[in-house]
Amino acid sequence: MLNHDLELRFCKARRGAIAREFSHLNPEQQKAALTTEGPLLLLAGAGSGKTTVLIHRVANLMKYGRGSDSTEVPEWVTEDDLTFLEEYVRTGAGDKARQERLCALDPAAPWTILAITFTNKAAGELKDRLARMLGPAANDIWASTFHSACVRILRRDIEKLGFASSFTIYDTDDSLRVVKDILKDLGIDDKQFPPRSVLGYISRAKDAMKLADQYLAECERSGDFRLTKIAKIYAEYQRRLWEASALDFDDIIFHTVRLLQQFDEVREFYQRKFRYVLIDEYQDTNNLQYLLASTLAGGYENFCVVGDDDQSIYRFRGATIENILSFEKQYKGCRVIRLEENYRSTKHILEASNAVIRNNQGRKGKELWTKAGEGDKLTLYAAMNENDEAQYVAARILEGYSQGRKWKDHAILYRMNAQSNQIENACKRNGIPYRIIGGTRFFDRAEVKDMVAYLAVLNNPEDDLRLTRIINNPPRGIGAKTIETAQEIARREESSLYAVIDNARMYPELERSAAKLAGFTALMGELAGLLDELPLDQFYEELILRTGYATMLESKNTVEDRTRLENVRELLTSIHGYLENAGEEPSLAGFLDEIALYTDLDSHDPDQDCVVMMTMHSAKGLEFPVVFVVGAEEGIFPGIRAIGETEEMEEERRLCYVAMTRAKEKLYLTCANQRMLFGRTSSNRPSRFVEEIPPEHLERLGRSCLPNLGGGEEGWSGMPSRSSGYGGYGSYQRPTYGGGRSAQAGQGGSRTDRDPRPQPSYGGFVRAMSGAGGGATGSARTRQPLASSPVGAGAPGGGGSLPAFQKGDTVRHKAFGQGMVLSVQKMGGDALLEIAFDQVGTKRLMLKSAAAHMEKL
DNA sequence: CACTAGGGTGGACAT
DNA sequence: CACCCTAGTG
Repeated sequence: MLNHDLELRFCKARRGAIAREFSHLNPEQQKAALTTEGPLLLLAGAGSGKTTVLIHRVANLMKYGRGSDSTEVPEWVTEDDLTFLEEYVRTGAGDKARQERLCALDPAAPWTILAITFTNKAAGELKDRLARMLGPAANDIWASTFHSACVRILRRDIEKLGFASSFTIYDTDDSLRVVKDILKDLGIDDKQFPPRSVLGYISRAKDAMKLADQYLAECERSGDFRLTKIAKIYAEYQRRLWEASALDFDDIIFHTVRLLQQFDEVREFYQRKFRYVLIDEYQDTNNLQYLLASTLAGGYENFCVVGDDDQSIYRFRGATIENILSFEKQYKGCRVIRLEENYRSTKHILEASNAVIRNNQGRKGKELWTKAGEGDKLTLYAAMNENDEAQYVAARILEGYSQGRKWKDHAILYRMNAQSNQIENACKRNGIPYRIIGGTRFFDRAEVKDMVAYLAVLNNPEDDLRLTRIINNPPRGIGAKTIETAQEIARREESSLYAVIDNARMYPELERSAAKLAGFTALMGELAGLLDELPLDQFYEELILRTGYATMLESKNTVEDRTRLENVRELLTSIHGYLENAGEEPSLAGFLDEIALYTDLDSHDPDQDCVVMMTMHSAKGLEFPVVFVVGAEEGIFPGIRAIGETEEMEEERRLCYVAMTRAKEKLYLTCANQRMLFGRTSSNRPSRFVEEIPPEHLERLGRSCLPNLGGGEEGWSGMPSRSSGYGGYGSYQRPTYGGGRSAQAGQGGSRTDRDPRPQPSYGGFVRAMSGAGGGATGSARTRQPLASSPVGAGAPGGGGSLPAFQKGDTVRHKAFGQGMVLSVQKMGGDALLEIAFDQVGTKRLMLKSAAAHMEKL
């Protein structure tokens, strides 16, 4: 028992002793790790070691509980203990076990800690790092995304809200489909009410916690015709989801919040359970997510949020900066800690980024600083067109590679997925191994969605949407008319579509198709039987066969259908991945949950040596030594929609800030004088963001500013520029599902569009890449450069020996005719040839790709 | 009534 | 490029 003064001294010493364990952190980081009680706002700038802090904070909670942040002193503490601890703080010497015993005050059990992130990948990373630091106990920490945490809560208790606990999750495409169907059924013009925008209204209504009828009432009161119509669509949308036992992404959180608000026992259960609640990327939360988090934290109010207002880039999704800007108001007396030292980037990069973001109003205001050196200036390359731009990026990567960098040290960031195509082609041409993250996801492919739809209907027969997707796919002679009549009956009888077609003979209207419908339900019944008997993977193989899906694809036997079949089979890999990772009892429902919430980014495997291409949005939270930000033009970035809209513009600027601060050592920005996108050519000025970078940090380069070097009018583009279509979100192939949270699982299977087999390669790296990990689980979207096949032909032996072309050689090219080699310039494992053709003028070609079409005379 | 082929059109960012 | 709608045939 100590007196008051001694108690104070004890607390100080206890904190000091604990702090010793975190002495490798800077003072602010330490403070963040040691502040455990009450609401805490952690403003963490880009690259300020935020994740490290989070991990140490959790470690502290589990080891010392409230020890570092409490004025409470256990009764059994003696003066001798105090002396010991003060001595320990001074010297770090002494009985470690005694120190730990003295410092610990209610250590937190792992399952009382809830840490929420935005992506599965971030959650997985958090778990991995915690497991490394804390051992297996870390597995019991609830580290997950908003959505998976909610699904977990809902599966337990959603029946209280009237939903079946086997509910289905609809993705954005599914939601869109439902809205389109509604517009059609209600005879509403989809030009006046674009489905996407309607979904936006619905989403915002849910974010404001408004149920359909309430929203409708409000809209009617306002007298706004348009809004009233939208509200009616919302009501119908919700009705259909209800009928189908389906939840969309917003519902997952919306219903969880409702559940917690309406049922005291559920809320109290979780409020008692979670002693500590942490939210990462707080600037990206919307109102619902805020409500959810603050409700869950409502028991102990040990609510720690981490974020950076300058990195808020999901306003379009309902994220509100207000959440972070007003956290202090909502939690009176909350503590605020700022992390402003950047450990990631060089001075040039950091100061340029600061200069850009400084143009935004309405920020909390912070300046990152670094002890790092100046580094290289940023480079702006003004290209002639998108091909020139892509070629420039490829050339810089080859240069970097030849100077000893890894491919994976390079990242290419763009505003829209559609921009990836030209860059992709340039990588193919130059033999650069690359990987595209995002874009058309594996689970978005039609054939994969079809198979998932079968599984979904088996899991939940009320899922009308998925049912209509597969009922006549493969064709079974059940047409639109039959489905429509059956749907009318279902509505009339207030039963599900499946129930109607299952009893088709009872309805005279369906008499003609009854036999066909019975055939379908017999198939489904048979499959449902198999599902009980077989393990999931074997069942799936049966599914492919018995539905006739495989036969359908095989019979057509076109290239596309072969790839489709591959994709259908590839889903089996995902199932295996799930079976291996699913802890307790794997189930169809569990598998469907996991893939519904799975994103492409989650499969990004940093160990694979590939250049990474992705949108700036996807890049958040990642870092790379060399970063290319392409398409830095007015109208592209900032996008056309943002020009003239202050708020939108600020969001674009924050996006720019995020993109720039991904770079550790070298940052390139590129723009093109002319660009073809979606088949149209446009001419844009360089982005205003580039102009906001002070000249002392920026070096400007550009062919358009230099004398005409090559002579060729089209810049460097030796390749016919329309060879493979522009728009499009990437014709792409076989990504796979890496399986759950183990980001380190061996990922390998890399394939090309045309040929699913591993291709012969000219350099060791591609082979190494495709062979890594046995290709068992496969990586999301690894591609081998297509160039490998032509080069294989052109370079006998396939090794490093390049076909020999020298300055002065006369050559004949299949497309360009006869010409003379003007120069040969080595670049990475390739070389750039400058050739003066008799007919078409001077062209620059990459040796490896040109070799296949060219012979020496 | 089911199915296929052909033409027109409209496209961010993502859980 | 992927979608939706239309026209025409089995």
